[in-house]
This record gives sequence, C-alpha cells and structure tokens, in this order.
Amino acid sequence: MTSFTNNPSFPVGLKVLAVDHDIGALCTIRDICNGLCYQVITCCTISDARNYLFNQNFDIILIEANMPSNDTFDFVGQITSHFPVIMMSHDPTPSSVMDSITQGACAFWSKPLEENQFKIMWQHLVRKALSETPELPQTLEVKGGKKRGREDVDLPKQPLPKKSRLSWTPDLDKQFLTAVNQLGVNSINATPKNILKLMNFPDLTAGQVASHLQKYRKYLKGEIKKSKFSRLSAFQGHDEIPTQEQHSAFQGHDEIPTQEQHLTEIGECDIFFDLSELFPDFVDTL
DNA sequence: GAGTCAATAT
DNA sequence: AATATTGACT
Repeated sequence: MTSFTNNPSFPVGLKVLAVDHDIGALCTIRDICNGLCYQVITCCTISDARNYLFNQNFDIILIEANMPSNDTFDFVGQITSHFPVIMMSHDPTPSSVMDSITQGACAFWSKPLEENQFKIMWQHLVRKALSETPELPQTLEVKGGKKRGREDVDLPKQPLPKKSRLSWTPDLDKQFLTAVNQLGVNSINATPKNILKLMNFPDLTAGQVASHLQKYRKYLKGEIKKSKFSRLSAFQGHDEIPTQEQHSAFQGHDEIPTQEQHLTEIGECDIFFDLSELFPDFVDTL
C-alpha cells in the first residue's frame, strides 16, 4: 500500500478513505489525492465506511465530524486504535474537536482543505507505525540518509480490525437494489456479476452478491404470494410491509419506485393474478 | 464456466 | 438471524 521512495518526505501510494456527507467535499479530497498520487476511496455514510474497513485496509481515514448520523464519534472511537484518523469540519467547535481527540483521532482539520494538509498526512502514518514498531526509525533513517533508495520500504501494517463477513447495511443494500432494478429483477441480465459491476463496491464478490440475490428473490416470492389475495396491497402495501424482520433490503427502507418500475410491477402483478385464477398450481411453482 | 436454488454450515 | 458455502442441476 504505502511505500517510501528514496525521497523519504514523499511517500507514494498512500491509501485514503474519506467519509463525508458533502459530495463537494469528497470531490475536493479526491482531486487533491489524485494530484498527490494517493489512492482514495470516498463514501457518504458511516455504514459504508464500516463496510470498506471490513473488506480492506487503509493508511489513513478522513472523516467529517458533523455528519447527519449520530454514530460518527462512536465509529471513530472504534477504529482509531487500528488506523490513523483525521477529523475535519467547516466549523471546528471546541466540543467537536475535543470529542475527536478523545476518541483517538490524530488531528482535526478545518475546511476548506488544502493540498498541503494532505502532503503531511504521512506524518501521522509514521507516528502510528513508530508507536507500534520501535525499530522502524532505523529503517527510515537508512532510507532517507543513504544509498540507492530504490527498494521501497513498506510500513508495517496492522492487520484488519477483523476479517469479518460482509454486512448488508441499508446503504449497501440500497446500492444492490438500485443495480438490480436497473437490470430488472427477473431479467436474465440480473446476474451476480452484472450486479457486482453496477454496484462498484470494492472487494465485494460475486458470491456475496449471488447469496444476497438469492435471499432477495426468495423474499420477493413471499411478497407475491402474500399479495395474492389483495390486489391493492400488492404495491401500495409495499411500504406497509408484511412482518418486519427480513425486510432490510427488501429489508426496510422505503423504495420509491420510479414511474416506470411502478408500471412494470403493476403489469407483472396483473398477469400474476390472472394466472393465479386460472392456474393456481402453476403459480404455486413461482 | 456461469447461474439458480435448496440445503447446510458458520 | 444473517451470511457463506456446497452440491445438484440447467
């Protein structure tokens, strides 16, 4: 991930995760990081950030302090022992700065962000590495001080907090649903690989998508059967949801179907009801 | 090989 | 309970 070239003041390949509900800010961060040849991944929510951290490692994490969700600082507290975390905000109130630091963040940056701030990001990385591996300083000194700095030194990295199974958060699930709806749930194009491509979520595997897709389709079948006895609730009932559990994707957030999707679904259901009246046995195999 | 689906494992 | 894996089948 990260390495130091013969110029020890300029590590290359820093891998950055940026979390901010403000898309404009994410664009700025992305631009700056690209300019510095840093790898950067951005996301808008804490739950997406969690997923990224489950699945891959980062050198440093940038998080907006004033996110709409209220779990930001809890999250920060959970990850600062594993990653250097920098908090940021347009409005660095004493309390938000204090919360950040007490949760273990290593810096608080005032927005607007500037490239220079990113140039020194690596210092936090080194500080953290030093605190964990006392012998690193020698290595760095050699690197900068003398001879052929061509061999890169990889900073020692802490293993991931946990190699954990994927969690289908509402956000991730929403991405999934968006992709599936785009392809058409019952289209032959709605394959795990195609969905995976549309989702563009790092380190997500086709197998994971396939598993989720299977669950989703199973859920849909349940919904169709339930709606068998009441035409109206077939859709409008979509938000009044059957039980409550298995609904996270299909699990809970209210999908606002586009006009088109809506019509399509209605069409399908009408067909379904006609069939169910004529060929109840056939329908049962659906 | 790629998918689906049901069963089973974790 | 949710997710991952497996095995049979297309």
